[in-house]
Amino acid sequence: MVKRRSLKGDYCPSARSLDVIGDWWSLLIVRDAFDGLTRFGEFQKGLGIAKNILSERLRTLIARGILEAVPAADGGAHQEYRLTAMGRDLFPVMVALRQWGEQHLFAPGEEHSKLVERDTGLPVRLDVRVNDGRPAGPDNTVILKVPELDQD
Amino acid sequence: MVKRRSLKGDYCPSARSLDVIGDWWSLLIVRDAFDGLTRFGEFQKGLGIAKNILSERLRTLIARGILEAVPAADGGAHQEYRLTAMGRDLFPVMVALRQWGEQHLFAPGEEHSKLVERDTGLPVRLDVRVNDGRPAGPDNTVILKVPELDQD
DNA sequence: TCAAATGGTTTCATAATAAAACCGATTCCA
DNA sequence: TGGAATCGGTTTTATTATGAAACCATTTGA
Repeated sequence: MVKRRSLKGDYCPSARSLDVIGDWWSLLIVRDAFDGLTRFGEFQKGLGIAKNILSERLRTLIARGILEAVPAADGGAHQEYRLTAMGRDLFPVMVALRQWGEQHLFAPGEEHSKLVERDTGLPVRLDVRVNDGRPAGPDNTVILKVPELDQD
Repeated sequence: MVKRRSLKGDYCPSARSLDVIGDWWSLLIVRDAFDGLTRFGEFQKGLGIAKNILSERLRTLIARGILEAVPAADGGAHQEYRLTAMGRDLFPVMVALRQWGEQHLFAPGEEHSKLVERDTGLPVRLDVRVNDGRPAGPDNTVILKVPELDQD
């Protein structure tokens, strides 16, 4: 593989995001963290990921500030992996992925897990809007590039 | 690697989504497609991706229904790679990634490209809401699992 | 107090990736 | 019109990332 190109210097925020969480496992780990999992074994069993890979992923997610390792809430000797504020801010990303999956990756009527408000059970939805509230989509928006660099 | 586990059968829509577009290059290609790129060479130069990899990724993105290859709009002999409706529906995912990157991956004041409404220049934003309009976040929502399977 | 589970690390085989060379078809340009 | 350069890939080869399994120290449980 020689070296996977880093997008760290890219001036497109999406590219930088993908540079940080764009690999195969990271977002799945984050999903499980949102779901309340905190322990090594829980992630490992739930995802069916090899332990060495999980170990390395947790390390880099911590290094990048998305997870933190805290010394066990229940007094146990193990540590817990928890989302940081930065990690919790990935919530809209997860919801967007979920929504797209629901739309396009399930047969009509096929069962799937749902995201709902805890107290009311009402479904949760996400949409893109212009600041004033009008809906935004690919057709009425553009990406404004950084002037000098002409890079996306 | 033996075989990378497929999440196709998973009952979590996020997992299925990641199964389809969760690899390193696919979303970057989609981003460029949103940005108006259509030709092999444009993607290749813009991303700095190896040609064989790009070739293979385009093939699978087409196979999965996210891109389609159409016979050149300007009469040229080449083909164009365009987003399908399913591909365009990834718009919220891209916006979510962009928004997270803006928040956390740029130094204060550091320049980056921006997504705005074409006609007005107004910034575009995305947020997660309960159906009745109230904001939703990790703290007031839960994932409702599929009953029998108890799988996420 | 012994056995099993937890939370990893190390080793090894293999698959995915990248770079470069190559190639036919098209486009540019003088 | 002829030749060179560009486009859109495919093939080959080298290297890296991944996954499985073995291993191990520490905790937990019976």
